[in-house]
Amino acid sequence: MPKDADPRECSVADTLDLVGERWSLLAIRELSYGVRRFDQIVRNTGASRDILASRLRKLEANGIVRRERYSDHPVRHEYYLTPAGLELCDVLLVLMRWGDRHLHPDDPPVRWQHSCGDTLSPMVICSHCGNEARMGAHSPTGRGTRTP
Amino acid sequence: MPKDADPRECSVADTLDLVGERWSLLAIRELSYGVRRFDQIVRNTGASRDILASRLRKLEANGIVRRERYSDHPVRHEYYLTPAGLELCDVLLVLMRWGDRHLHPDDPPVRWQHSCGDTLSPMVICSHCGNEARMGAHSPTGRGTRTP
DNA sequence: GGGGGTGAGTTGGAAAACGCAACGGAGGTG
DNA sequence: CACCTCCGTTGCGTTTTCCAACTCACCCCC
Repeated sequence: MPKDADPRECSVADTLDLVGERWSLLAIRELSYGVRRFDQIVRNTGASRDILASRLRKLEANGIVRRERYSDHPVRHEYYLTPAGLELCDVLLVLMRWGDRHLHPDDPPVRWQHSCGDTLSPMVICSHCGNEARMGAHSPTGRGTRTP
Repeated sequence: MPKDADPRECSVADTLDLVGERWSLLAIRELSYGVRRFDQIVRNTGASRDILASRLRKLEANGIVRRERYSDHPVRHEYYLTPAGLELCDVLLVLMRWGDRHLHPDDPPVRWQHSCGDTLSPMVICSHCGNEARMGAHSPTGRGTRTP
């Protein structure tokens, strides 16, 4: 950190400290697809094995992933998302939507079918009024705010 | 990439290729706060100057950030989000919400006031039916899908 | 029991990314 | 003129990342 820095207090930064590395979110993506085994996550993401091992540890330490032993001798685990991890899938949906719109406008690589029958098209709203969140998001207040 | 890897085609991964590095999203956060100057972004994020310079270049090359010259001699720029960049703020909102809930349950560092008058509390819904997206998101289809 | 296969890591060394201080240069201020 | 600001860029050392290879320990089949 440069010594003249004075980083804003911010939940975005704090969340990125936990899941901001390249392979963490992709590992969570695999878990959300129902993949449970280390080797499969390696294959489906392209992460190297050592990095993935350390990312899964970190995610576990932070309550995002849970390991469950399905064999002793040798010790083997399956990986699951905790409830907190499941909530992170919202982030994945929004990232996916952005990529679908801006990088694959004609042919999204994956479509999710929502329970309503339509193809899921995620959107971020204000849960109080139901309108789009980005429009009309104004005036931040709190410790993380700066004057100019 | 390990040679036995077979990464899933995925808009999440493709989006992370553009903005997945630690400081990219925080730079976008600053731009969304209205910060325009290089030094301010350095201060508010804690990024080192060289990394930030290269991230801003990359974001500009990918149409997420626009530079506007406000002085020749010396050449100086202000940074703005493009429309595509603005859409990425949805990602920030969802990350913020997760951090607020799980890391700062009692005192979120920043609150945004939404145009509806309430404090913004972002939520991801299916834009077709209006219900929460995560619940009932089922059965992915498309090139990025795998059988087991 | 031996050979081949799988699954989940760990290790070691090379390559890349990162972080920081220091520098530059063009201007503005006292 | 001396000093300060703003926006980067350069050099260099440190930290991560990456990948292949190795290790265990089991499984199946012959």
